[in-house]
Amino acid sequence: MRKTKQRSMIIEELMKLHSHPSADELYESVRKRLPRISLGTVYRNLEILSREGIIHRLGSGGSPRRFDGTMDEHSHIRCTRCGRIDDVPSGGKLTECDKGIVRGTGYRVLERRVEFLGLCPACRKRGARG
Amino acid sequence: MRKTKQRSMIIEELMKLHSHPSADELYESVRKRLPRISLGTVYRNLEILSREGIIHRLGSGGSPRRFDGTMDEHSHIRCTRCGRIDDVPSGGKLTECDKGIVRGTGYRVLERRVEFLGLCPACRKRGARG
DNA sequence: ATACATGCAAACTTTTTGCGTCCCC
DNA sequence: GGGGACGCAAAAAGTTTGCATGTAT
Repeated sequence: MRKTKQRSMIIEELMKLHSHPSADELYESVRKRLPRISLGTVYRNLEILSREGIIHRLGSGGSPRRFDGTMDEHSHIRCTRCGRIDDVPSGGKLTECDKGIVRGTGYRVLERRVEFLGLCPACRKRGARG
Repeated sequence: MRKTKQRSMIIEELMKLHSHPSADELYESVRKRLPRISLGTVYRNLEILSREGIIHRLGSGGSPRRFDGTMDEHSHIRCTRCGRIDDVPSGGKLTECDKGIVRGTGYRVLERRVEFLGLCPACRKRGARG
């Protein structure tokens, strides 16, 4: 991965901003210091950087949003390679430990969602890389 | 909320499908039994049903995807009303309990992500509704 | 009867991509 | 010098919305 002015600036701004910005918000922010940067470059870099584990992309991976017909208490497990999503029992109930973690945020916490990430059986068989 | 053929069918198919389908996949599935249903209706209903707590929308709430510049172990807490996202310390490490939960899925689990949902301080002040 | 829901299509938003040029290694 | 990265702009993908009509209550 090559070190460019744009890439460095994107990382720098994202580290500085604690607002968990969207691609577009980050673009506007970087643009103040690098007016000729393009939105495409921001997207391309966010993609690369999250693939390399340098930044986090929030929310469940795949592009189209997904839905789940049951409100049973359960978590999800998602394959980082192929995007497959499965159910895992348990997860939603707030433990005493969670309450401790969350205390001090000022939020009224109603729910906890857990998502596990990893490789699904099929992708495991296909080896660690590609 | 009125009970219509389309709405019932959407719920029914979503309950039956365990693939956590996207809106479009669900549309294709429902269309086999209700050929004249429109994609717009599917979207409208998914919106209503998840707002009413009948189904779950996976992934972090807001429409544009958000990013986080740090890979430190931490969780997120999101306001279900205004969409604000804050950091919460701790969260990512896989506990023994998690390992138990995940055993049997066949996945190689690399990471755990936790997202708390609730009302942020500002929204709490503005009351439970509106 | 009437308010809510639908179908259709257009508009909008967000993300990806092709292409020619640039510049980091 | 060469291959990855960039800017630009167009296209694709996903979602929302206005409007006329249909229908559950």
